[in-house]
Amino acid sequence: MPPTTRERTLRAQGRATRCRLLLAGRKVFASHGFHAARVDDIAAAAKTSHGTFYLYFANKEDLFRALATEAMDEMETLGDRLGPITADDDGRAALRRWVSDFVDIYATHGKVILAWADREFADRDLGRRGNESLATLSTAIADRIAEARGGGSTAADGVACLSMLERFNYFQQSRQIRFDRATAIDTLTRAMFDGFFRPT
Amino acid sequence: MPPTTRERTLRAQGRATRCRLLLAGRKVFASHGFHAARVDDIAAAAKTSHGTFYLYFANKEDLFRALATEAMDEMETLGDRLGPITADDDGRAALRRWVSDFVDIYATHGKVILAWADREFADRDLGRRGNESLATLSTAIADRIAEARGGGSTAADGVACLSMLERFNYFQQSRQIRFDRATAIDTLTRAMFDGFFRPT
Amino acid sequence: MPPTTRERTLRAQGRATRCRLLLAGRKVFASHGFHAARVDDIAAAAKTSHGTFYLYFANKEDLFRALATEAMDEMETLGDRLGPITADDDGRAALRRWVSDFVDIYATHGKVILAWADREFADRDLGRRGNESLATLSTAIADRIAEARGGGSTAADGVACLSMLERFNYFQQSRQIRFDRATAIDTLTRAMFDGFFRPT
Amino acid sequence: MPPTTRERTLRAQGRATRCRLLLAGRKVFASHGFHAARVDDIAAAAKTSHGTFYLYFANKEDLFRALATEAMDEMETLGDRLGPITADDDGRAALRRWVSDFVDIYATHGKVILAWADREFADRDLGRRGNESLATLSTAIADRIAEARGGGSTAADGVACLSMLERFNYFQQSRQIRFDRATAIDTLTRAMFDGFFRPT
DNA sequence: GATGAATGAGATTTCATTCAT
DNA sequence: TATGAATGAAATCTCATTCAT
Repeated sequence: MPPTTRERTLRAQGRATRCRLLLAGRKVFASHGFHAARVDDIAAAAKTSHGTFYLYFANKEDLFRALATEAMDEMETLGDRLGPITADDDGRAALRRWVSDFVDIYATHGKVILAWADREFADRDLGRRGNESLATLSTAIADRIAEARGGGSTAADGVACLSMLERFNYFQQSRQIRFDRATAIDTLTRAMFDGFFRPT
Repeated sequence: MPPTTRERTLRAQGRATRCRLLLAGRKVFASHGFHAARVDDIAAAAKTSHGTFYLYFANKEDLFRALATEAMDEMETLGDRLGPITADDDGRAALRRWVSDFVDIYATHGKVILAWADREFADRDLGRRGNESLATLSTAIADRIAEARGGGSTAADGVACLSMLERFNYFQQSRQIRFDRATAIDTLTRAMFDGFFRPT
Repeated sequence: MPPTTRERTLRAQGRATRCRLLLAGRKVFASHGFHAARVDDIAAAAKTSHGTFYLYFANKEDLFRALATEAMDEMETLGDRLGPITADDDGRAALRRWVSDFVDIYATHGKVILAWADREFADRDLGRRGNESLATLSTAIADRIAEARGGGSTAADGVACLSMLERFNYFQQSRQIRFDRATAIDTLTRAMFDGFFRPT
Repeated sequence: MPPTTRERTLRAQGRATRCRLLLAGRKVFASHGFHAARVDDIAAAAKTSHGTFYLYFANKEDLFRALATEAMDEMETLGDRLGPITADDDGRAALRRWVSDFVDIYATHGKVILAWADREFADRDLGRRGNESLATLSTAIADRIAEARGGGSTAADGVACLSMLERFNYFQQSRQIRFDRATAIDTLTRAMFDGFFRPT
């Protein structure tokens, strides 16, 4: 049995190839989804060969897991970065900066998270991890909402808010809608602020 | 000229089988997505053989198209059903009823619409139709928002609002979150009302 | 087990249907060959249904056998009809009449004989019968050649002569060449006469 | 973009495999015809797997096309090789050599050309190319006939002559007749000479 | 390290044939 | 007698993965 990545020490060239494969994987999973993405496509996108892929990843799922983990880590950091949102213009400005971060991170990792839909039934572990990731982020949002609005706020608000962010960015990424960046950020910020953070 | 569906005259039994296949397709596409759904799965779920499947549909895509069209039709009717939302309790109640309708329709057809993500690259026509469907619904929402809030409302608001509804219901359907029906409807109604329909 | 044709006594309607199927079979086998011809095609061409076919023939091969037998019978009669060919104008005229008969019979049955190519490996019995048929006809020709030309004539001459007739007519039928009837008959008559029947 | 033949760079081993597949294809198409030939048969005959087959050819038709093209090229060269046939013994000898070439080439490629009958409806391009091929050869023959016999010779003579050659060799190949090589060549040469090239 | 070659499990699709109405 | 419904064996083709160079 040939040694997989983990066990090998990679030199510079090797690291470069692995990196190209990760980038390629992100691109291909993003545009095709997990099932439709063929190892061949990924290898081609990384300008390397079929066989080389298996030098760096045990299988297609292994690469996916690496990308998904990376994506989830990034997503979770977003929760930490969301500070208290006050009901005034400062709060609104802080929220806007955070939404802007969300948009950037989604642009890079969002589609991988999506490709999940395919996976979640096949790989329970990854699915659980994904749910935790989602929960972590939505809980962070829910906490800030509770803080800002006082009573009457629930976990469901966090999820609803995150839903809006996620799907709006998805539609944007998949070119089903094409608003310019500023409009997108403004719209989401306002809707979040009015809909969740402003006390009734 | 193969003996496919189109030209055949169906008797009662035939119509029943076709119907079972449609139901089964909805179920299987919903839980597996388009790519992972095997024709055999669908046939089995319809308690018939795969050979029979091809008596009623030219291929997997053909069945999918039928389901997607049905789903889009339903979704589009939602736009028509959304009347003016006033800023008072009546408006809030009307909105709640509409959200409740959305939840019901999504429970039946939502996942098929999702399974689209896989498809949209393969079948341009269906993709276009899907975008139109999305646009129709989000425009209907945007119009009501403009009506209620006056100036400063944009198409992007319609999309943001629809995004929240769609994804929240998706998470709910896929069991990634499990709020009870009333909580879900209340949360969405409030967030929509405060976030989009209540004048600032 | 349902009773096949043989055992059933057919009334007028039944005989008509069977006849339509035979005609349709000839047409479809001719244009598609045995393998590519689908029972559905034949049934459709006979303006009847799928299931009806099996009321009159045990299977696809059964129908083919019926047609092939008919074709072989016809072909064999051609041998009997070829009288002595003298070296003069009377012989030439007699030959021309016979060639003309050949062309007519080939127009009706030739393609079925061809569809054989597909079959001959699958159905040894039919293949043998076909070879006999071929041998009967080529021998009849060879005999007349020997008669006309005296010594130095062989069985191979009969085959060569039949080959020319068969393939020329095939090309004509399949529209790969399109000479008018008179030209075709004249050319074949002359070539047969000069090439086989005229003493050196 | 599937990893089909076209874009791949073949090494020695790959070229050898491709070659084995071509040979195997010739054999299997020859004995079964296009429709009845299964890809598995061809792969087995080439001592490889069907998966490998698709590494070198897009599908069964692709392989067939390659073989047919090769066959047509060979057949067309025969036209060029037929020099003037004089009415004397030299002409007869030259003709005999050419017939001998025809027999050899037919032994290798003839059956593939036949397997065409199945195809010609499915692949119009190949069909057209085949007709051209047929026309090229029969025209070359017709030209030599005109040269030798003066007036009164037509295109139909070329076709009749080619018909005889083709079908006689076919019967021989398919073991429906079994004359020895010399007899076959002698018979065909004499019939061609007397029937087409000798002035009346 | 890299890559072409090979494999075979599994998915789709066709169609001859049987069955029930 | 006629015909729609159902079936499953068999064929095509794809692609993740292993292997040899």
